[in-house]
Amino acid sequence: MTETDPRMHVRYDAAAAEARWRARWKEEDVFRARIDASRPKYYVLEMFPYPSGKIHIGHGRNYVMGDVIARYKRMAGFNVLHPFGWDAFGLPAENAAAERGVHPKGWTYENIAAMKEQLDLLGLSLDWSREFATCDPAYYRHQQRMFLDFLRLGLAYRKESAVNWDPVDMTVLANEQVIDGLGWRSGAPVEKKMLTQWFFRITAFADDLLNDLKSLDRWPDKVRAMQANWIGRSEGASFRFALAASPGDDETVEVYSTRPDTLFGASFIAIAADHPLARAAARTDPALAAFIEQCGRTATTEAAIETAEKLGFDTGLRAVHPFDTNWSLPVYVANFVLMDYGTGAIFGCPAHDQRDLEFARKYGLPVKPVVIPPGEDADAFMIGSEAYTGEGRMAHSAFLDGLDATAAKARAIEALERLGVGARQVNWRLRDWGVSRQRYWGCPIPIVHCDACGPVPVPLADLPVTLPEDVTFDAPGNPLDRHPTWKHVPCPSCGAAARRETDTMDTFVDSSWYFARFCDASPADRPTDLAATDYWLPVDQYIGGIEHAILHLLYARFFVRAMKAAGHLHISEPFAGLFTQGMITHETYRDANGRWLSPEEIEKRDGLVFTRGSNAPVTLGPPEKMSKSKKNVVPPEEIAATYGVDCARWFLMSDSPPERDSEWTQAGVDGAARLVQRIWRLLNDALPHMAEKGASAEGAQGVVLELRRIVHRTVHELTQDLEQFRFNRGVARLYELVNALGAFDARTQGAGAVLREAYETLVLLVAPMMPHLAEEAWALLGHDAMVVHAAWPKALPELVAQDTVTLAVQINGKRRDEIALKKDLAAAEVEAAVLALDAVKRALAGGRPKKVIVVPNRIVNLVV
RNA sequence: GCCCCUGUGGCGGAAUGGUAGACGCGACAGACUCAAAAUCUGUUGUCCGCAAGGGCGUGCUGGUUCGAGUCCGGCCAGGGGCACCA
Repeated sequence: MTETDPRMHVRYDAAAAEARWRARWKEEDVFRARIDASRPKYYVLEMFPYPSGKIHIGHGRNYVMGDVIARYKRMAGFNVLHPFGWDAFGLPAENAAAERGVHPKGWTYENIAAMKEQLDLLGLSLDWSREFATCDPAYYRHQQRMFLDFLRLGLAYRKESAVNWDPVDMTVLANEQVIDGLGWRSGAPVEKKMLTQWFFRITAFADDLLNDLKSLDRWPDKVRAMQANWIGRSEGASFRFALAASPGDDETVEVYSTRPDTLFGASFIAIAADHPLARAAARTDPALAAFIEQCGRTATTEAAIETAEKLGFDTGLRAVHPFDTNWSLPVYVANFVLMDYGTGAIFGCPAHDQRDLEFARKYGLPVKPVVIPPGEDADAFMIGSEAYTGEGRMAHSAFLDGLDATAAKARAIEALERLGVGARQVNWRLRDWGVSRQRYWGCPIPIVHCDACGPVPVPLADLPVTLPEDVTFDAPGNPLDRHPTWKHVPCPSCGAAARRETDTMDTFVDSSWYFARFCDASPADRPTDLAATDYWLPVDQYIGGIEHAILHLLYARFFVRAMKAAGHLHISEPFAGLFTQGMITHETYRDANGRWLSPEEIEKRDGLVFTRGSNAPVTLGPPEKMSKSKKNVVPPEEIAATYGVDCARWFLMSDSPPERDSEWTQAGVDGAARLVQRIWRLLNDALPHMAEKGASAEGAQGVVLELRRIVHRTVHELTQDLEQFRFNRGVARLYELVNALGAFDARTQGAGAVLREAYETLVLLVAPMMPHLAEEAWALLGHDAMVVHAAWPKALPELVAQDTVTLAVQINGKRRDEIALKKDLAAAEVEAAVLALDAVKRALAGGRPKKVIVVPNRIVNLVV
């Protein structure tokens, strides 16, 4: 070691510096947001977490991404709101209670405390003063009030609906608790059971929810497409077939179809297994009853039904064709028709629907083409194993013959209307939102059931209806339901003995309005402070996982509309910008016995993997989502204590496009750690050569000017990258700047002012991603005020613009040479310069090019 | 089955229809060192060639274009979503 090599002395102590700066941010309360009408606001929100226990560094990606945006926007002059809270009701707390005898409340709040401590290490610029958990009565009391508002507005109602019932545990199961049709604890076959439950009328806003997707131009197209499909608007007709004879009260069967134009190609009617007509027919037909029971047992997911064999059962009934009373069709019960959708009955047109075709072939039903592809003869056209779903002319269809599908559809609907048997109808796939859950750890539904008065709202003055704490989880079923006293209350209306509603709300309700409460979490008498929500909402940037693309986001969109109707908000769309980030994966390890091993339990030597400190071989698995069960998790506290959290933040932003999955690797962390030290070292080396703070960098020449250009170009490009969520590209730009600084000799004559500008700019640019290092460096550069209060640098356009450009020279589209020219040169001058090149002369061999394409400042292509 | 997304070096990935492989990781070589670590410098798609240079290259296959990783058609592979969407 020599005294003259300063690199030996400077080493950035991340762990110490980070703790110091976090303490100072906290002390000075710098992240507390306040309404300030004089500044543009910016509301950044990451989807709040369920407090399940501990977080790992994979969770950090989401929060760091939001934090980078929050810190950048703050420096760019925005008044930033960046709050945090807890989605604290839910099933895992009850599972923990049942398995380990801990109370859901205690378990939840302990988890919150542990996770908060871990999150703090990440150096997030959060305003903790607005924190709440959705299980706080101070939060859910307002949710109960809004439930009553919705009830008053007709947006909440009760109806019968099926649940998964475990006949052994005598309890309702969530979908995830049903495994292969069996209850997860009891193993008993799950039954369908009808219960009267509460629903939110989300379908009242179906049109709005679909149409307004167009306005969400800062949402991923993918998410908008998923929501549009989910809402599923279809246009068609609803109409009745008369029954030739009926086993029940119905004399007709009503079907819904989007293709009434193909009605002359109909060959059967199919009804759902739980259609009233099916039930009626089954009363006298035991075989049909058995078939219906069998249908009830098959899984109800779309994928399962779609791939399952299409089965039908002929009821023996006949339905009369509305356009030809001499024509009747068989009525089948089919396992692919759902009672929930449309009318629960369809007509099958095998020639033009693949599923109907397979059904018809199976049961020997006629296949009659009525849409003839262009160029085909109407009488000769036959359907083989593929239904024809394309365009064409109608044939064999009486008054529809010769029309195209659109015209035929309109004409068929007119005819149905004239006959008085049906009408045009818009149908939605979207169904109302069932919010009742037969669970303890959720927001109680504020209703009292009275034998005389029916369901009666709990008076506002009596809210919140709080959960009793003396509950047990040793028996199956809902602890609220079997609590000795809690549910017994007088009717608020007549005073007679009555019972509380013991269902609690779906936890998706809790997460449907928390972002509004964050605007001001203090009012005790109302859900929102309108002055605060008017200022802060909508959320400018919402960040979370793609798994919430449909339900959570759709429910929140419904909820703000309902809240608006109730006077609690003035907006209709909660999230102006949405970003869905990918997961963090990590490779997995298993020992010879197949036991999962954590990253700390293994070591790599010579390209092989062993358990740490031994020669026991380890099987290396592919990178998978970090999860406790596979032990491939990295705790944030470990990174914070060793490399410093800035290093982790940097790595999380650096490797992959943020919307894609990204693998956490030791090599990647090492690379990030090297950069942290490199910046620190370069800064320390350059410091003695820098000009004073505020020195003008104007008038630089030569290599110094070149460096300055790079600095300003980096500002320009990184700013764009951050605006567009291209963190990985921004990181690459910063590496380029650091590389340029590393290659620059700090002793260069007259470089002092540019050096200062360059390093100050670098520090400001890395600040959103590495906020602690930036503070430490900023202080070293002689600043008393913190970087969090500093302004984002501005690029000077004249330094961003290039005055010379390199054009590629192509001959017949192949690159043959390149040429450096002044920017924006006239095409003729460019052509002349290019024609003078040796490579071009050689290629032309004295001739003239047939064509010359000059793309300004880009490329010249000669066609010879 | 339906809807959506993604296929680029050894790896993660760059690239408004205009020089494919920026930047990082890894690897190799060198400098410094007694040695190592750290750091620095250089090389690194592939094939032919001493070199200059050239051929081939973005899952496959057609097409549009002066020019295609990028646009269009048809395949193949991987991933995600799904509540028979009538």
